[in-house]
Amino acid sequence: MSRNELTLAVDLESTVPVYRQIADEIRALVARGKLCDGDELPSVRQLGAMVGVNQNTVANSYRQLAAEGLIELRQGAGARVRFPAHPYRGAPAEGDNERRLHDVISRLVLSGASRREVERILGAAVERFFARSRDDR
Amino acid sequence: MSRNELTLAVDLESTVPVYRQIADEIRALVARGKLCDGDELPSVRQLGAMVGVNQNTVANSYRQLAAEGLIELRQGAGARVRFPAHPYRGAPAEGDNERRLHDVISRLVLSGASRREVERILGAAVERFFARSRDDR
DNA sequence: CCAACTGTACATTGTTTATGTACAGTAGAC
DNA sequence: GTCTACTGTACATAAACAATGTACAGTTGG
Repeated sequence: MSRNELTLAVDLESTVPVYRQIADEIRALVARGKLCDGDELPSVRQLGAMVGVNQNTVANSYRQLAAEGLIELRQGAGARVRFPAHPYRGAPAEGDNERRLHDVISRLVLSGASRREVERILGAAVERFFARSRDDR
Repeated sequence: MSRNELTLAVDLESTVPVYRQIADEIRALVARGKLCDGDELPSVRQLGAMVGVNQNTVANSYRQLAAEGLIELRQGAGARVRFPAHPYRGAPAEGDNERRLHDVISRLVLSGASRREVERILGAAVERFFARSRDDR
């Protein structure tokens, strides 16, 4: 995937801060293999212009991803992906996954979903995630 | 479940604001059937003291849950659960479910999980969620 | 009525998020 | 080499958010 093709779905109205949404989107692209080791990322200004936010907001996202070990930042020369074959130092808190999953499940159940339906919905999400993986580029 | 038995797992160090953690925990308790229609919630002061935060922080959580239609607030007389048989108006960002699921999956994949393993981990989370449901009170 | 409880409103504080501007490093053209 | 045009970065500012303390207002049972 060329650096200029990548499009990110960012919701400026969301309660999730934009800089975290950007980091999440890029992390997902790497996880799907859409962004591979050595790939150049758009400059903070380019991506900021695409999304409609300041360069420093994007820079903040990049810093977070760099802290996770997912990308490498080089002042003066862009940012590039560092994965795989580089230790993934993990996102914020590892134990948060269970909490976040249970939160999603709670909302589904309260919306009327049965256990069967919850399992189907989660399965479909996994399906969609991997359907967008590297194979179908 | 008596109003005094309920214990909430709140992490004061988390990046997730406390008032949202409290709302999430109570939402999960309702989803599990541990809190049922008509059940009284602890007072904002009681629960605040348990968790170690100000009453207004809890009040904020209660307001969020009330906005979802999950509880009813009565000034002067406590707060009570309103579910089921009341329309669940959903949490603020309802459409975020897919985004949040994909974010969890991304992190799992980057940590080295295969699709099989992702499916197993999500299945286990569902299993644990329903294992704590109303039946085993 | 009154005392002890309930949720709520409001001003204040500290933190977080996003911005604008200026700085510093790199790479290619010439 | 040295421009020039790009890169990420540092810092000060402003706005939004989260949590607090205090005071207020409604309810309930004595």
